[in-house]
Amino acid sequence: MVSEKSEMSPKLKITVKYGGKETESKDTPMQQRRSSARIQAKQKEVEEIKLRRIAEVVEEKEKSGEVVTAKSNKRKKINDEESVVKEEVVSEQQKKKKKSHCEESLVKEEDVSEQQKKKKTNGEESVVKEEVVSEQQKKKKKSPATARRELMEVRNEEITVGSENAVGALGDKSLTAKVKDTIRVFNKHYLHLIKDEEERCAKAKAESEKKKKAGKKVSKAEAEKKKTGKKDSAKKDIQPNDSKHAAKRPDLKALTKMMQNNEILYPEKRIGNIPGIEVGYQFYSRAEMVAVGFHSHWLNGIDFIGQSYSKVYSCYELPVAVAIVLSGMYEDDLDNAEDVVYTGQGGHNLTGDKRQMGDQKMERGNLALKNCAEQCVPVRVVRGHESSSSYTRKVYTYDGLYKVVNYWAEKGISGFTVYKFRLRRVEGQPTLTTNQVYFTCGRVPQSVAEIRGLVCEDISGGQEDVPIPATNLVDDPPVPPTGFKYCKSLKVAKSVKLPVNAPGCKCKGICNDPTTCECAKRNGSEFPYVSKDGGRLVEAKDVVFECGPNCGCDDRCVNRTSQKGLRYRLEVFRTAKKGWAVRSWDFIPSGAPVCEYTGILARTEDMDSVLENNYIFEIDCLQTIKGLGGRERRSQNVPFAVNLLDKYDDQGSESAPEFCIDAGSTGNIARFINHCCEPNLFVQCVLSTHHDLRLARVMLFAADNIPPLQELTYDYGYELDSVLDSDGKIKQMPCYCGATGCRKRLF
DNA sequence: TAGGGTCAGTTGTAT
DNA sequence: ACAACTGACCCTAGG
Repeated sequence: MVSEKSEMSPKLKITVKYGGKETESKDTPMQQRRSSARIQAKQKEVEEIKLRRIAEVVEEKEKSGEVVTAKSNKRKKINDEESVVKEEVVSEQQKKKKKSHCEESLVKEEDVSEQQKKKKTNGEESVVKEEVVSEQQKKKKKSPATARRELMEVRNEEITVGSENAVGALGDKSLTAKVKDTIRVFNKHYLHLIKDEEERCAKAKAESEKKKKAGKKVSKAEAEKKKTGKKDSAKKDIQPNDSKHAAKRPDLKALTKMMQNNEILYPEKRIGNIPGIEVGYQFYSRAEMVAVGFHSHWLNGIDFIGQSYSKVYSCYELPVAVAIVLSGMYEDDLDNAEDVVYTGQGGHNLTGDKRQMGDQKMERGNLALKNCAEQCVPVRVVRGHESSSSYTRKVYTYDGLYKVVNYWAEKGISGFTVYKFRLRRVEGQPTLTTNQVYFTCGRVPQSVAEIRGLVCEDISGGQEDVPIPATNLVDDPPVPPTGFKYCKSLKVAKSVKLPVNAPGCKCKGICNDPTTCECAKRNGSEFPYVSKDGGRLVEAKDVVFECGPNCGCDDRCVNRTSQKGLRYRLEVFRTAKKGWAVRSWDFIPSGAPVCEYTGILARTEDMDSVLENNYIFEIDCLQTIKGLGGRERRSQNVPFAVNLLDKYDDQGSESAPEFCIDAGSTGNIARFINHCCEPNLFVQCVLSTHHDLRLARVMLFAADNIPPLQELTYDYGYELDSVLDSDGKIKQMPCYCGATGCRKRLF
């Protein structure tokens, strides 16, 4: 955490605004900590809602008797709040519906007019009716492209003037945040589909094994065939051999889903820069480019505006290219950063030896580039690079706008005619450094000897499987992080008794059937993780139930993902303004576990007597589920967790977290991770050895694909103006996270 | 590491 | 409506 907090405000006692008023009734001065401020702010909100809704007389009583409030009243609180949230959701949905409805109606109108035309020529009513039905059916299946084209034909004028309409859905966030959110949506779909795919493979495997065992009888095999046909009902997949082939392109399916849900950030093609994508931006797959609307195809090198857009782009001779990808796949390519010779498309063998196998023609993308040259239309250029990372084979960097200077046809290396396009970078754009272009190579140290400013070879002192070096290029003389004891796992204070009574599942080896695994059932009859890349969390949840010591499965089980220790080469480094910080030398894919937040598990009330301590993490899992605490609502399909809630109702534990983790004197790498207003990690509560939500383990997961050397951060979640010092004045802490959407203050 | 199957939207042409 | 096109991705086999 932010270490200079203590440097800036030595031993300052802090009171916190509580429930909209100061905590005189709760007169113990509360110290600042991660989440209580949020919870209190939320309560303030709840209180206000209540004020609006409940009669004022009742309110007066409640104000005075907050602590003694009956159970029913508390429930009311939550219900009120829930209903508000629900209302909000509904109205948003309505908005969306409205929007899509408008669009649909446009299409419908067109359909109708078309039908009318047909009616005129046909005259036969029955035929027309049939056509109407079939057309409607087809409309459902209509490809997004067709729909888009139809849409554009109707409102072409709007689109040429204001192409921002697609952006509206995400509100007034910063442009880069919109891009980030879109990629997150893509990753979410992607991981969900990978999970589906893994489940399908496991099923197919299990069934083929069954088949092998019972292979004697032919009739049995036939029965199974029927079974598979019924169960998966999918048109083509599920042949017994399919268990081997998991290559169902979840990335492409994720794109399809996004198109269906209208989640593509910029669904309309545009010439020039894409808002929120700066020069140097890194994509981790071709599919990401499609998700944003940067390049509308995952395979084509040249993205161009074709004849179908003639009404919208009447000022241009079409087709014109808008974006190209240099992947170095063509044998004739020459790539010198500022000056590029790009080989046109066509005559290329995609499979096999990947060489030219025919003449190229001046059509499609080639023609589009030619038109760009003649009409001075700039083209976005993306360069693909092999990545040393084991998780992404390729990284694509946006290199900026290029002009097509000239073009010619020549006999290529294989003897076939190929078109060549010379592209030159438009001036006035940020310069490209080799480091930007080849992002991972060289900069990440490969051994201890290469590390600059090394002050400690391993702050974990050998506890972690992967050593954690510390570097300091800021202080003179450079000092290592001190004043704490490294501890890989959670320690429990004397006053706390950690239960170990979690009932386990009866699976053997690796849990893979979510319908029979007891632990999976608790997660809503699904596994929260995919096994790809050693385990990735599909989506943030209220709480994750992992397999534990009482389970029949072993360490390889995917539902123990957070128990496997550090995976990535992390480094603690000194910053100028933010104290210590953490970054990874390895690429971290979204959903991957980064580390646990360890320290001493203690009672919150015991911590109130301790002076300033900036390393306290309150376990607010219970509050999160109940909707308190200002946490964003999470995936709600965890009925088991909701059942668990009843247990705590009598204990009045919803007002503030009962337990916390104190990493002040003892902790792990997590205590060095800084706050950021637009973070790349998120907090996830996990249960494995017991099912007490108040004592859940706290894990940090990657929210995005995180490139090497990017600082790791999560949202501390303070509500502004919620922290007061001992004089009752609002205490402020500036935020140095540097995010575009930074709130400028930590609290 | 090479090879090969599969993925699915976009485009232009043929109904 | 349909076929053609496409500078990707991932698994598997074989050295």
